[in-house]
Amino acid sequence: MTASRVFTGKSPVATTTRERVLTAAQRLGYRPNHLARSLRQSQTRTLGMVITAGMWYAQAMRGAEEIAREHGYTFLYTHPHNRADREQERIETLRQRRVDGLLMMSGSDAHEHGHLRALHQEGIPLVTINRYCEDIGFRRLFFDYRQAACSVVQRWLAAGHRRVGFVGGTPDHPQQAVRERIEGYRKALREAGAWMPAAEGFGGAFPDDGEALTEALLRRCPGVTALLAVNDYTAAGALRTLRRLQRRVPEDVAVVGFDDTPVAFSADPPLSAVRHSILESGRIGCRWLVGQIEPWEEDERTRVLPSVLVVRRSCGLAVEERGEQILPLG
Amino acid sequence: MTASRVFTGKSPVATTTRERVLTAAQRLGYRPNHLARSLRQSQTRTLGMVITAGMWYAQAMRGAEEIAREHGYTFLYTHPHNRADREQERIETLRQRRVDGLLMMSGSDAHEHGHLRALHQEGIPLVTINRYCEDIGFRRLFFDYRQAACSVVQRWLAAGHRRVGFVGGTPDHPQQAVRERIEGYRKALREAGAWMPAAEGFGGAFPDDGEALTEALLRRCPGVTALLAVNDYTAAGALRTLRRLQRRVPEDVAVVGFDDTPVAFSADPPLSAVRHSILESGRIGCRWLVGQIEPWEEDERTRVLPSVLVVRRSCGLAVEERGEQILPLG
DNA sequence: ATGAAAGCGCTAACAT
DNA sequence: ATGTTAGCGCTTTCAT
Repeated sequence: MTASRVFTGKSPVATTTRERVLTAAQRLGYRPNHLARSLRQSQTRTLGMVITAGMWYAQAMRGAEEIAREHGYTFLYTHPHNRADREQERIETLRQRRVDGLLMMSGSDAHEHGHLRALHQEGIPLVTINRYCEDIGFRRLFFDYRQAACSVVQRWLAAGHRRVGFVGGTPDHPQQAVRERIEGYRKALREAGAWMPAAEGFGGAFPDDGEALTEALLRRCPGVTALLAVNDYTAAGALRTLRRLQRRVPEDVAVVGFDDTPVAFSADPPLSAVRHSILESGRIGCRWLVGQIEPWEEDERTRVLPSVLVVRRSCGLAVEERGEQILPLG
Repeated sequence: MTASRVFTGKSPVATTTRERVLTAAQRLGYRPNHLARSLRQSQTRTLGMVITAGMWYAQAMRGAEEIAREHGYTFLYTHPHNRADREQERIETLRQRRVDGLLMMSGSDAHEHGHLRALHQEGIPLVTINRYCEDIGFRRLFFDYRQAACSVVQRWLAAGHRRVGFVGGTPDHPQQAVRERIEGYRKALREAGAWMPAAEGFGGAFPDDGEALTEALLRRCPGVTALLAVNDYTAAGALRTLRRLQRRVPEDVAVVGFDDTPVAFSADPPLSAVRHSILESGRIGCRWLVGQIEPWEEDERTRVLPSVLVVRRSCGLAVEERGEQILPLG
């Protein structure tokens, strides 16, 4: 039937015919079968999303899905897996369903990328978010943890702080996200000059860790007046210790966390924290994916998304007493 | 070709033939086309997931996807929408892709359910999680907020508390989740007897609200020795006020939050909180869905999932000093 | 502007 | 145990 023409709207159809078709469709409860269309066109307008469903990436999922919908795409979802072969299986499921492309977002601790290289070489459009592999050819998005940590410390130095500490994580942590935060901190110190020794407390990254690490750090380096934590949880632990030691925040010790989870605005005092462009990463990632499937001029292949500092009471950099203030971390 | 038999494995194939087929497939880089199979069988082994990507439901997504994978199903994901007609559109997209069933999980503030009734009447397998609509016929999962709130208060009463308060939310809040928590609190007081007057502070449900509401409540009812909050954020705000007023937690005032987000274990002192069976809801929801598609005996249609109390320092019910302890809220 | 024919890749049913 | 035929619902191409 040339009812197809009516629904695709590509070729011209007489108005009267169109109406006849539409009313008939209505009456019969007709619904276009996307499967048949996909089979014929070998184009499914379906994308694969391999992403950890969790607090962290939820915003990215939303962003990606929103952009996909705008372009007429829908996502097939699967959870990632640490072991590359298991992940491979899941991707295979998606490929049997003939996804047009793949958006992958795993923790920054993924180390095997061989199967991604294979995917790319087979010509599958592929975009990764926060995946630390070399430039194999597919498009990648990153968050600028290093720059963010560095900028926060620099702001403190500019505000007159002379001893800035870091708590949580370890320099050899499996997650690059953690390592970069430490590197950024150290970079700022290095650039400040030799007069500024590091004051580091490494270990876990949960509130109890933050509590213990901060206590030990302050014993070793009593002169610390500002403390950057590897994440909000660690920072919340630091706040506990500071309170117990009767150090005021931010007057005696300023504190900044990382990630700006709900922990930050719930803390006492409200915790200033570095916030990343998570929603944006999903949007851009999906846009890039669509751009690889449909004709598009853009050829950018790697992008590092900026983070900002959400200033609340804890950091001693606030302009206003209440509320939040966003500072760029260029 | 009867290569199909090799891959489906249903009918018997000679071992030599199987091997010939498999090696040929290997050589040609053959990958079964799930679309064609779906088209032929009019069964896609694909399910629709309409769910808010966010901290709250992430665990449910994981649970659902895990069960789906075990049964050979994959999820198409779409974000829900408050307006029923917009949501309808998104569901229509999924239906054109011929999903075998639909798992829906929205906030408890969805009020229009007409399109769900239509779906069910068309025979679409459908399971909702946390959606407060009457029993139309499809399967529904709920969390037992009312019972949980009631049980926490009862435990306090049993422990000797004589004035238990509630902060956050309003009795006419659009989210039934909020209303149920308040109802549970009131139920416990009612059952305790007339000697136990309510001590309620209603309003918002963020840390700043918790802070203000708690201060006002303690002024009105100074005798309150235990405080249940509508969620963790509000509870965190309550902790701020209690500290400022120099009331010790839990010695002077015990506090319990709701939802057991990371805010709870990050608080000072660590916040005891009601935790719901989110992961389990996703698993059961998906299992039910599959059960409607494939032959299954089970005919349970509505289930209320239990919550537990995660006991940390803040609530005065702890047996051990450190760590977490799980108490059932039957 | 419309219709007819063929085929996307698979599987159910029926031969052999 | 294997091959043959037909058709799932659509779009592409070619004819009218």
